[in-house]
Amino acid sequence: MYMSPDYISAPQSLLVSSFFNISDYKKSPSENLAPRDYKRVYAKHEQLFFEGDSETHIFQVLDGVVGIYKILSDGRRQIVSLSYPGEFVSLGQFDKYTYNCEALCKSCIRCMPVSAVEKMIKTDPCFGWALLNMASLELASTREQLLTLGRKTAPEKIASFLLDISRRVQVLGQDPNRFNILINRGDIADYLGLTIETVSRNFTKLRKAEIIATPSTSQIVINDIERLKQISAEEMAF
Amino acid sequence: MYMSPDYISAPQSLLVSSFFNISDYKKSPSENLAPRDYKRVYAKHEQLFFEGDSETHIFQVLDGVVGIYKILSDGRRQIVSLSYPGEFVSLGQFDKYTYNCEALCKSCIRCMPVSAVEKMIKTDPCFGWALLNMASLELASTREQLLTLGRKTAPEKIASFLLDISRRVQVLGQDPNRFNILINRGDIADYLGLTIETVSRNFTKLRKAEIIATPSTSQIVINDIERLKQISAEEMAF
DNA sequence: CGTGCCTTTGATTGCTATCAAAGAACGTGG
DNA sequence: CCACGTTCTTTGATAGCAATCAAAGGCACG
Repeated sequence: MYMSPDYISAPQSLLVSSFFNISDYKKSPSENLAPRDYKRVYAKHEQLFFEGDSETHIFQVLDGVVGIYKILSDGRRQIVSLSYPGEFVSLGQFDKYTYNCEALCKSCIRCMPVSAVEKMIKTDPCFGWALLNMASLELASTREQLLTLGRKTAPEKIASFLLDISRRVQVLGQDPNRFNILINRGDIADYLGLTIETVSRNFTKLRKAEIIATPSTSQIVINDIERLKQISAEEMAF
Repeated sequence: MYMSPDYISAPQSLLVSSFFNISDYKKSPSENLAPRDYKRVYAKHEQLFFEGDSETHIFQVLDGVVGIYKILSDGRRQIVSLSYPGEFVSLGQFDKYTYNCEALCKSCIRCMPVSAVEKMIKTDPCFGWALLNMASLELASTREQLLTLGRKTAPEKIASFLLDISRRVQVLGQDPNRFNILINRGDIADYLGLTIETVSRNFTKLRKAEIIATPSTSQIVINDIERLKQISAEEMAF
């Protein structure tokens, strides 16, 4: 599981494909970026960067999960973004990091120096355009999460979370009804603005209703995705 | 109050200045954008666009307040972004709008056709760079809001909101301790993930503690900004 | 095979939503 | 300019959901 997949041949998320389309456009994909790219395995709880660090790299998760988070002075934590394999971290920050970031499980990460990215943006308008689209997708999913945190109940949050991960897994070409969430209850709680106990109770409720099964604590099998969607409180369709 | 200020000479927010810096760089600021710009006054509750509309314009608030929101099928509403004077709306969406947007009070709006913006991005790498920075600022403030919605209590949310508006007003060169929030309790509730009653009760509490005064319901005077900051549950400083 | 961490479950508390109604502000038309 | 109706805000009483407190059970790792 913790082997580094080949990121070029891996199934590509939306973000990945928009990124690489631009490389294709240049017809020299590796010229600016590849020479100084490297891959690194981060241990669980290892930090990729802290708030206030000057930005040296942008990251792509190859395997594992990375979380961006903020902490209040009394220790309350909110994870503002989860990055699953194929997804990028810390795009659109080209000065100082303004968040903390850690590997939520043992993770293999591709690290790209920011200087190369900056150079490409300044010389290739289409590259900047692609990055803008990626930032805009990130903004959209963050706003979606705002709706979840602001207006959904605990059971709705859990159902929305499972559907969210299911969709990300599907983009990678894997089974959307059987996946490993890779992170523990505490991290889910901090992503959804709940406590560990509430997360656990709602997993139990879904399990007892046979909507999901959990062969192990982080392995999820969705038995009834329609009921999961009902529970998740979908958005108004105009 | 509802007169259109001259947006060129108006005090500029961060967003505005990064936008216009690029215009300066081109040395022909109005060539691409200005001819088809127009200003329009929107009535309270008038919609700028709906989810699914194809994107025709980006907007800059000149006077008033504009809110981007999402609605669940049972009517629960979450405002994901508020735009005060000088701020832009709907940046980083260049296909379909993915949210609904309405004027939360009578507002004067500058409307810019998207085609002109797209043209500039494709021909001028630095323009795309500026837009990316703006999108990144929007992302940062959305993540800040995620922390507020996920982890703060009602009193902390209200205090954070008042400080947020105070800072925006200060950017415009106005008194940060005396301003008009322009929106009603219901809109604040939908921005903070609370109910109208809870918002009202917490305004009352701040008023009774003499931390703020409210000459009228939407006029705020901050008497003790330090205590307001304490109540707002500031972030951990690393 | 024990130790520690994570998860689950139970009991209780407390915060915010909900329900209800009075009071204030605003806009409109007489 | 005032009277009236509407909308918004405030306040009170109660209910309910999720947090907190507490402890047992399960799993992984050394």
